[in-house]
Amino acid sequence: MPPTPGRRFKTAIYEQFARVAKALASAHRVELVELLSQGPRTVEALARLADMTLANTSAHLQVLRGAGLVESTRDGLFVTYRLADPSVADLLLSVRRVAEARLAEVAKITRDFLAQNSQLEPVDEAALRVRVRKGEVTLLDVRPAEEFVSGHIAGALSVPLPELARRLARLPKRREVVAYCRGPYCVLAIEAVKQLRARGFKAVRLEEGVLDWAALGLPVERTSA
Amino acid sequence: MPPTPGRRFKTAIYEQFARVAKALASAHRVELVELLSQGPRTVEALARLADMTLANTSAHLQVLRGAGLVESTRDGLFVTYRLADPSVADLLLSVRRVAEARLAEVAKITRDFLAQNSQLEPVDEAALRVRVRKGEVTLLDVRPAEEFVSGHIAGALSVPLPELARRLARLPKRREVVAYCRGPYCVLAIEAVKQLRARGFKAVRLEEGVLDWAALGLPVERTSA
DNA sequence: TGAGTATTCTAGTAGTTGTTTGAGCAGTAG
DNA sequence: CTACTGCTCAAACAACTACTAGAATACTCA
Repeated sequence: MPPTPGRRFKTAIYEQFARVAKALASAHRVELVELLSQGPRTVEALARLADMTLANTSAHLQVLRGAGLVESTRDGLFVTYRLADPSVADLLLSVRRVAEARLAEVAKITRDFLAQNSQLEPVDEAALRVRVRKGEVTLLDVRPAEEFVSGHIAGALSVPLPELARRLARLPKRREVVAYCRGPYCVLAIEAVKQLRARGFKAVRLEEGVLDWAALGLPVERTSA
Repeated sequence: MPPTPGRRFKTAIYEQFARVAKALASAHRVELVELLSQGPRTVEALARLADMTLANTSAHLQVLRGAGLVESTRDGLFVTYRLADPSVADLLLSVRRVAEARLAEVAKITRDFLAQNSQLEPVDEAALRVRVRKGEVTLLDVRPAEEFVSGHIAGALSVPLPELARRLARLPKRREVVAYCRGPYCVLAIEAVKQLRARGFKAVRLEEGVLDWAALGLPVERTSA
């Protein structure tokens, strides 16, 4: 191996890049980052949401912290983790785009799952914004309330999935309902649409989550209910 | 571990994402992707440019192909690899941004190296475009000619580094020279500026490479010399 | 056809990663 | 102080990854 000029420097830099990519090179860590991109969480909450043991979750979070993707602070008894930088959410989107563009498996898995749940209508974002503003459509954010607080699509109403049944009565029956959650691979909105339709609502699912919405440069709000 | 609704589906999707990230989880593969983002290359060329053995390069390229990041075609005796999709170049940029935002080491390595080569003036892109158009500045692309052909900054002149010495005589001495290469971590332009200054030119380095330039929405040309 | 070149495959070794288990530490409440 | 909760650490194992050297394959050209 005859060393080329600048080799030392190049290798050092590429190693740093690889370190970042390596942090996302495990399904569990991808899931943790996705959860954290919806808002800060304690270790315990993350372990529960991702169906992992506590110790394992903690270990993975430390790998992520080592690569600089997340930060943690201690709040009394709890340790809260959050994304270290908005660029991390962008990175996750980039990974998703490559996966979607290139991996036939992603398409297949999604198709199989959604076919089972018969849910395929796409929603046109431009039209949606106009209709939300005009009040022709009810836009539901069915994620947990905390995620809504830390950022939601402008004009959306927070109705966490577990509360949907109770709050159905107060929704206007004539207006079409559009439900969204964390993004194209999140199942909350799918379940919500199922329930709404069962009760006679006209309901569809918006594939995009808040991250996609923001990446498209569309209006996102914080804190309000 | 009590399985949560949709767990099967989630795990399947996150595994696909992780597969993409894993492909970039090695310094060698990052370097290969970076080289390929400048244009298609044969296995031999990649091995030489990255200072790797042929067999090892081939093995890494197959990992990349398995993850869907690159494609290969056989041209007679040679096998040419190329990026499978423009989203792959975006992914590399995202990784770089996270690394820059979060890893102190990247900053330090860059600083150390550039300090040694005393080269720190930043170039204002907006001003640069105007000055290139007015002919106040000579913009040099010092990468190999093939990379120039497969995409370069509008208005640039192709002068591969090895030919610079020979072509110095024909460059206008009064006009300031701006040199660029593959991006902030590429060393070709640094070397070019060094040579130019030694011969009495006023020369600076543009940190951005063609990828950055395109990502900023600035004009990129193909094929012409 | 055979010689020659570019690439891939195979086998083997050294090192790294993910997971579980149980112990340990930090902070809170009584 | 003690008991408790939330998290991290250490050890140990199986599974996986990177690399090298040499053999095998896939072409081209004379």
